[in-house]
Amino acid sequence: MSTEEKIFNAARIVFQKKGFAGARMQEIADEAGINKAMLHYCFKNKQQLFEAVFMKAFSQLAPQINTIFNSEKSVFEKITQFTHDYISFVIENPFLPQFVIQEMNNNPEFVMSILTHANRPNPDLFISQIEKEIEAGIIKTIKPKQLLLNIFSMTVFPFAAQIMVKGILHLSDLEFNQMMEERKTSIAQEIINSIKK
Amino acid sequence: MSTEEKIFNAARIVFQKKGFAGARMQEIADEAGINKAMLHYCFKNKQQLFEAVFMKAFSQLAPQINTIFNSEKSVFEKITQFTHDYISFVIENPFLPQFVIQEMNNNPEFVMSILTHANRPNPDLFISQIEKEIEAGIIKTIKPKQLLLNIFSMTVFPFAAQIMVKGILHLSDLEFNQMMEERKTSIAQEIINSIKK
DNA sequence: GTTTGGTTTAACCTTTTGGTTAATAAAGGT
DNA sequence: ACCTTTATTAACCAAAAGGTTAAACCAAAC
Repeated sequence: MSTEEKIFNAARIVFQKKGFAGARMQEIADEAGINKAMLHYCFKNKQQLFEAVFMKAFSQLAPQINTIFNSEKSVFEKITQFTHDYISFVIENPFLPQFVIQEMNNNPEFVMSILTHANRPNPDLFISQIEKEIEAGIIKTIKPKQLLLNIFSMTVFPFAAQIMVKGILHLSDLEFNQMMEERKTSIAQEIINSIKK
Repeated sequence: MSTEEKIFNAARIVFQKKGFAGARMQEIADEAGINKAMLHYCFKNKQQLFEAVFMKAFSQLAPQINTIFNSEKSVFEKITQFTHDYISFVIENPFLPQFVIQEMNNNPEFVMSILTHANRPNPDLFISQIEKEIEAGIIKTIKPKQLLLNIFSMTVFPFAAQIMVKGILHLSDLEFNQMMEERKTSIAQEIINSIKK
């Protein structure tokens, strides 16, 4: 693994655990097992190192959404596939949602610039598809954006609020993961139940 | 308003916007319109000032949950009342959810100590009530904790991820608030639809 | 073997930041 | 009026944190 990769991975770990403001360059250097000056040799400064990490994280989250939402399937099929695939992905990267949400809140200007970029999540096609299926009488009358928000809420929230959820529901790491495994299939069923005519 | 209140309110604003690590004592002093030394005169240090703010925030969020969940109503009534009241409350305090979640992630040891305290959110009674209504054939077979997680996800997530939601769904502040107003009643309906026999 | 180029480091520098102090102003009791 | 206590401030301090530099290291090229 190249030094740049070592730094990047260390930065990912530290930034995701402590956030931008809480992360220390020295801690990233220690985590990478190299001298602090190397950070500035490979990446200009803290901000740029952070942006590299954040972009990578965001670019892993976003395209999947578009791939699924812009496919040729029905709304129900898309919901089923999205919730399953997305939870599978986030189980492997459990810190990503909270990391992205946190830094969007603390750093809105920088992040909004990302949202105007190319492969940003774009729900427009999915939204108009929902409207069509409502007119066709397949789905109950519901605001498409509300439905979309429900889907994201049910999939993402448990990971974003992981620590609190574990605390309040008295879940061990193992139990939490088992619940998330169940959710891969259960929440699609529940969402579909709530909107099918 | 006493100086202590001015400091507390300023601290609340700055901590909720920037988080513990990102907040600056000088910025809090400026926001309060007083000298920085006064912060240390009224509160011992940054940590203690933060804990005061966090405790207040958490103690506003938690008891409501218990009051509703431990009442004498049916599961459907509780879901209806909880989602409505909770969204109403969070509309008035839109930064609370993200603030609490963020600091729980960045500071788990400190926060877990709060969760063992007295008026922590305690869903035990509500969970056993769900089990009873499942046996009674009122509700479909579902894991109570999954249902609880669904309820929290649908109510809390849109606020926790507010900036991202606005960005992806192209919502102005006004449109976002209108959507949340709708959710006060709509999500209870949708949740109940998805679980009623 | 020596030069040359990119790596890597120890030591250093500068700014920021949380926190303190000592002096001053205001308030209250007698 | 005078003293005591409380509130408030400007100036200061020490530690932490981000960033720089100049020298050392090390491989490949000649």
